[in-house]
Amino acid sequence: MSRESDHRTLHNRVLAELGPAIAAGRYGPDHVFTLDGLVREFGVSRTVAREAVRVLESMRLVVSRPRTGVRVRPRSEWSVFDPQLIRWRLAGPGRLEQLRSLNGLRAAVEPPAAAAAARLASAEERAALVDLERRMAATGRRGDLEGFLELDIAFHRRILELSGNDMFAGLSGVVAEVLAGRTEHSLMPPTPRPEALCLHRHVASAIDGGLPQVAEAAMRAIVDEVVEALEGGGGADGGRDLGPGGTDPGAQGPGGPTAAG
Amino acid sequence: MSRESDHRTLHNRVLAELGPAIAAGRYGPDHVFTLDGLVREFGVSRTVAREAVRVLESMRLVVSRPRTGVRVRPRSEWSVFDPQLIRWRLAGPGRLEQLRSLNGLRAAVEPPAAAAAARLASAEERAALVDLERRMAATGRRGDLEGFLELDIAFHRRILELSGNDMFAGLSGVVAEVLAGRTEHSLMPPTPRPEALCLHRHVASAIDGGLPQVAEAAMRAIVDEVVEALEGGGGADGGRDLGPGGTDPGAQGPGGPTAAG
DNA sequence: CCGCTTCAATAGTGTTATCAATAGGGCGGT
DNA sequence: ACCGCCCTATTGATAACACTATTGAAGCGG
Repeated sequence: MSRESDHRTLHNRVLAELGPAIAAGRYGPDHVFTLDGLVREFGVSRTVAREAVRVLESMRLVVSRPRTGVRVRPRSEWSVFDPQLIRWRLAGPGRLEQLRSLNGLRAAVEPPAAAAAARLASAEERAALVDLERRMAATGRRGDLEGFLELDIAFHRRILELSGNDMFAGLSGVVAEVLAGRTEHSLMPPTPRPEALCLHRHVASAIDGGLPQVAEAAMRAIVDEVVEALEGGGGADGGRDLGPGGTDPGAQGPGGPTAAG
Repeated sequence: MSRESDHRTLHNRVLAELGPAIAAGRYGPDHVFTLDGLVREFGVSRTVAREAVRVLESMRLVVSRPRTGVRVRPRSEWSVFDPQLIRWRLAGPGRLEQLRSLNGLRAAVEPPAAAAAARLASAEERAALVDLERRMAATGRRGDLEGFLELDIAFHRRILELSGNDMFAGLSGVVAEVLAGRTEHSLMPPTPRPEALCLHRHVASAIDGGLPQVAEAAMRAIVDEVVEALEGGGGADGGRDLGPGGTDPGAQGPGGPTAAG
């Protein structure tokens, strides 16, 4: 599912090892690499190593200075919105923490985005959104989780795009990553909850009807549900999937896999 | 004030020309550069040109492929959260549009961040925040705009940091950019409005008192005021392009420079 | 004994030359 | 008209070298 960054070029392959390692905190902060060390470790030319460092530098993961070498910066200075860095963190031990942060961001942004969409979307766009929601609900009820995920992502992305705010739209990739990550790690019930589907329909029809406040409230309900599932359900983490007492999908107590993003 | 990105290295100097040009839409989308073209145009070696391209590629401004060259991607695919790209856009003709987007983002994020800070901050952190606010207000009343700006930035940054959310904290640089950009372009009144100062005090004391909802509401009042000033007052823009029907900066109707975000 | 200056070792920075690999477009065949 | 092959433009990668900034320590003087 999650397409890893082009392993076609060599410097990207170096990045694919170095980036996650740094993002996971295996080196840091103030750990120092030397270019020659990277050259030897990865068996690549100096040029390639330098290109990789340039990219890491542009994400503010490292600084490169003469005589000093390539120094890892403290986490607080990283460009945490860089999609690549987000993916690296989602792939590593910081996954749960990263998911929490991202959901907090979603909770903040998506409701206002839905409100803005309700104000700005054109007639065709509203119709298309409603149609999208319908297909999503149908797919969900059919139990086609993969298809549902795809449409769910499309739904949220479309709303962010319709908000008319570049920055909101720029988060659509992040949202996709979160949603995909959730199903990928079995945090989803086998079939989306009817309540969640219902809320999505409310969002769609509120935007269709030009009701910003309703759209905002409905979207807030959706994202808050997810946040609660993640915060309350507790860090069922450790490794990759549900932790101690991984609840049987059938018996969903309070905090079981519940949301449908 | 706005520290330009290290012009120490050569590839950064290339970036400093190429990046803003692309961000401004001077080449766009599907425009194709050739590496040799860049080498000739900037008088640098192939290595340096490639490093610059690598960075642009990591921001998703371009894709580089054999035989094809370096192709500019459509704006919708850019990493709009990249701090460097934000600065480039703020420096160019898209400045007003960019400011609007960023303010929308602030309006979405800062209130929840304030709420979270009210829940999570430690006793010392609360005290420090209150103190910070006091100094800010004093500086503002004294009419020291530059000092006020600095403390205002520090105030908002601190709250984002105290939210306990990496992503929120990651926006502090962006917020700083917006606030700095505002005074830099004379969108600020000569002395901060008392109402704005009062709201800041409310935020600080609500966080200090552990009242998330109050903190959220007060912060919302602050950012909404700014948003209204920007949307309503229209771009009293010192830059190159006001939109069609750009209002005369002298005649500040409802929504002249008013806020103190 | 402390502090300033000087110097040299040590990285990254930048250049050039050269070869390999890829992919787009044209050419020819069917 | 369509398909597939080949040609070549352009990026990808390597190597070897000269340049430069930084820093830490030696040396000098107060």
